Amino acid sequence: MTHRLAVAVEAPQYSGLGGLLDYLGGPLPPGSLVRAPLGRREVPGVVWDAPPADPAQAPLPDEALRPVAQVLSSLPPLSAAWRQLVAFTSAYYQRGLGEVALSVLPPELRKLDDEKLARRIAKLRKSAEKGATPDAGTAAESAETAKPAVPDAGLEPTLTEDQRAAVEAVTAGADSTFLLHGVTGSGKTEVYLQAAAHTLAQGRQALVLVPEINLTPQLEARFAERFRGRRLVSLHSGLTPAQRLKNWLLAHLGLADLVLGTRLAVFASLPRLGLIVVDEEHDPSYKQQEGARYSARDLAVYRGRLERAPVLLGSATPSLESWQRAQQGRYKRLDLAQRIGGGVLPEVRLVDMSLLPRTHGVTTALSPQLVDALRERLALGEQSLLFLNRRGYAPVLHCTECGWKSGCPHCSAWRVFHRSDRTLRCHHCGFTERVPRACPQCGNLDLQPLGRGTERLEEQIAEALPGARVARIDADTTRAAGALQERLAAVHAGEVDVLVGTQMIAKGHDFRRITLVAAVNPDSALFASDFRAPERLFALLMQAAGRAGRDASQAARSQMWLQTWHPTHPLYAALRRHDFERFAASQLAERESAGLPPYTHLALLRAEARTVEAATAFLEDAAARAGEFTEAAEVLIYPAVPPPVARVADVERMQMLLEAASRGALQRLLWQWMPVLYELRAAHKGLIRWAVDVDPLAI
DNA sequence: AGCACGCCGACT
DNA sequence: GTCGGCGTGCTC
Repeated sequence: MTHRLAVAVEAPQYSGLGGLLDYLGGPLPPGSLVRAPLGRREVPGVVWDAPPADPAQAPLPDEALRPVAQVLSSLPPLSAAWRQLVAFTSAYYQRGLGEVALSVLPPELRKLDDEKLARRIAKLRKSAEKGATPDAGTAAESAETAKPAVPDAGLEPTLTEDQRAAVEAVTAGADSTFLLHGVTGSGKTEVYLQAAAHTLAQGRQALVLVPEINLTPQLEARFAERFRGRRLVSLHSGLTPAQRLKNWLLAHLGLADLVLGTRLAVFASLPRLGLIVVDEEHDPSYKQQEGARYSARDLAVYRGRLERAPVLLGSATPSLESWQRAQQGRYKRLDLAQRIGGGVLPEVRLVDMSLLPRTHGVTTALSPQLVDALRERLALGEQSLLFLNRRGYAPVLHCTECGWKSGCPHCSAWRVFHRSDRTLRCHHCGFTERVPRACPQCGNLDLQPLGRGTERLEEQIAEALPGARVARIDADTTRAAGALQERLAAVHAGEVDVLVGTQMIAKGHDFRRITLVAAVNPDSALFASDFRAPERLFALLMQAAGRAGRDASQAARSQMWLQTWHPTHPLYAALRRHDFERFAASQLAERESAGLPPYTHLALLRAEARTVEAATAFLEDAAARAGEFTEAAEVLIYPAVPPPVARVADVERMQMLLEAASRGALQRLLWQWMPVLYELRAAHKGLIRWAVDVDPLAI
C-alpha cells in the first residue's frame, strides 16, 4: 500500500519548489530522510508533517506523483521540535524549507546510502556502550583518556555570590531566557559549566554556542576537563566531513551530552536538549551572511522556548537588542559585577593625537607616550598587545606626483599594499598584483604607502623598541594550518614581548602576562555610516581591554591605551569608566529617536547585477509592486542605495531598506512580496541575483 | 538551482 | 558536416 508523503526537498525557493512536494512511499514517520526524484535528478529531502488540505488548490492525483527513490531508514527521524525550528527559520528568513533543512544537516549525510549509514550508526552505538572511543575527531576524546565516568561535580571552584545567584536562577528557571552580563574575567564560563552540570545531572543535553571556530578549542578544553567521562562533541565548518557527520550523529542519537559549536550548531539535532548557552551573544558572527541569513542567537532563544530549555546569553557588552529585552523583563538579567579574585579592570588612558607635533605632515602611528609605556613594560618583562583592525602594510599606495591610488579594477575599493610579498591585494575580490615599479599613470618612481596596517605597525614597533620580540597575528600570518595556535603558544610561553594584531586577538584568548593593551587607531569606526558601528567598537574595545590583566596579581597595573583624535567622544568616556550601562542607555536613546532597531524592525532587499542601472531597476520595480499590498502602509520602503562597497568582482550591488514598527507587518509584507520578486526576476535581464536579509546587521 | 531541449557560429 | 554557445522551461 502506497502512502502520500509531504517531502521538503533540497531545491531553492523558485516556482513553488520551496515548500512541500508530494511523493508516494511509506508509510514513513515525519522527520525521515529520503532521496526523491525531481525532474531528471535525485535530491535529498526530509519527510514533513502533512500540511492541512488547501481548499484553493486541488491536490495532484496519485497518478501524477512519483515514489521516493530511497529511504535512510536507519537514521532515527528528526524530531518535531527540530522540524519546527527549521520551519520557523524557513518562514522567518524567507528561504525554502528543504533548502534550510538540508543546509543544516551534515553534508556527508547526502552521500551515504542506508546500508553504509546503518553501519556507521551501529559502530557509534557500540563504542558508546564500551565507553570512550579511541579514534580522533573530538577534543573530548583526547581529554577522555583513561577516565571512567565520574560525577561531574567535585572539580567546582568556590563561586562568588553573583555566580551562585546566576547558577541558581538558570537551574531554577525552566524555559526562560537569561542575559548573563559580566566583564571579562568575571567568571561567565564557570556559570556555563555549572548550568551545564545541572542539565547533565538531569539526563539532558547541553548546547554551547561560540562565535568563532578559533574560540572552540579553549572552551572545549575547559568543558572536557570539567566533564570527564561525558561525551563532548564540537560542530563547526572547520571539521572534516567525516568528523562533522560523526559528531552530528552522536548528538542526534543522544550519545553526546554536550555539543559545542559555531552558529550552525544551533540546528544540531538533540533529543534531550536541556540548556542552550550563547557565549559572546553580541558577536556579529552569529548572523549568517549567505543563503538563509539567520541569527543563531535569535534562533537559540526561539529554540529554547520551543523545547522548554533555558537559554543563557552571555556577554560583557550585550547586543542592544538583548539589553532592551532584559530591561523590558522579557529576559532575566544576571549580573556578574566583579572580576574573579578581586581583579580590577585595566585603567583606560586616552592619548589626544591632535596634540602631537606633526613631523613633515605625516602623523606617526605611535605616540611618544605609548612608546614610552611599551618600553616600560618591556623593561619589566611584561607583555603588551597592540590592536589595529587593518591587515597589510598600508591600506592604499599612492603616487606623490600625479595622485594615482591603488584602486582595484574590479571593485570600488582600494587594493592594500602588502610589503612582505610586495603585492597589491584587494581584500574584497582577492585580485592580486605585484607592486608596480613605477606609477602606472605617470611613470613616477616614488610610490608611497598611505595609512597603516598591522604589517607596518609591526615594523614601526621593531624600530621604536630595538631588541623587543614582536609577533603579529592576523589573517595573513595565520593562514597555514596550526599557525594561529603556534603563535598563541609562543605568546603564552613568554617568547613574545609585543603582540600586534587585528581583531582576531581581541577576542577570547586568555593571555596571562599581558598588562598593556593599546588600540592604535580606533577612531575610524567612530564615524562610520553603519548605525551599529559604535556598538561594535565599544564591544571590541571592551573585549580588547579584557585581554589585559587577566592575572589578578597584575590587574592593578594593567592599562588600556586609546590613541584618538576625539578624546571627548562619549563612547570613550563610557569606556573609561567601563560603563556599558551608560553607553547602552545613550545608544538606545539614539536608536529610539532615529527609529532604528530594537525599536523598529528592518529587512534589506539586495540586488546584484552587471550594471548599477539593472540592479536599481529591479529594486524600484519591486518597491512599486510592494505598494499593491495593504501591509505596505505599515512598512516604510526606502530608496535603493549602494552598500559601502558597491562593486565587488565586477558585480554592482544595490540595496533597499524596509522598516516597520511591527515584526508581524514586515513578515506579512515579505510573504506577499516574495512570489512577486521571483516573477520580477525574469523581467530583469541584467540581474545576477537578489536576496532578502531579515534583521540585517549592517544597512 | 540543475538539467534538459533548442536553434545559430568556428572547428577536428 | 559536428561541437557548443547560453536562452527558456520544467521539476511533486
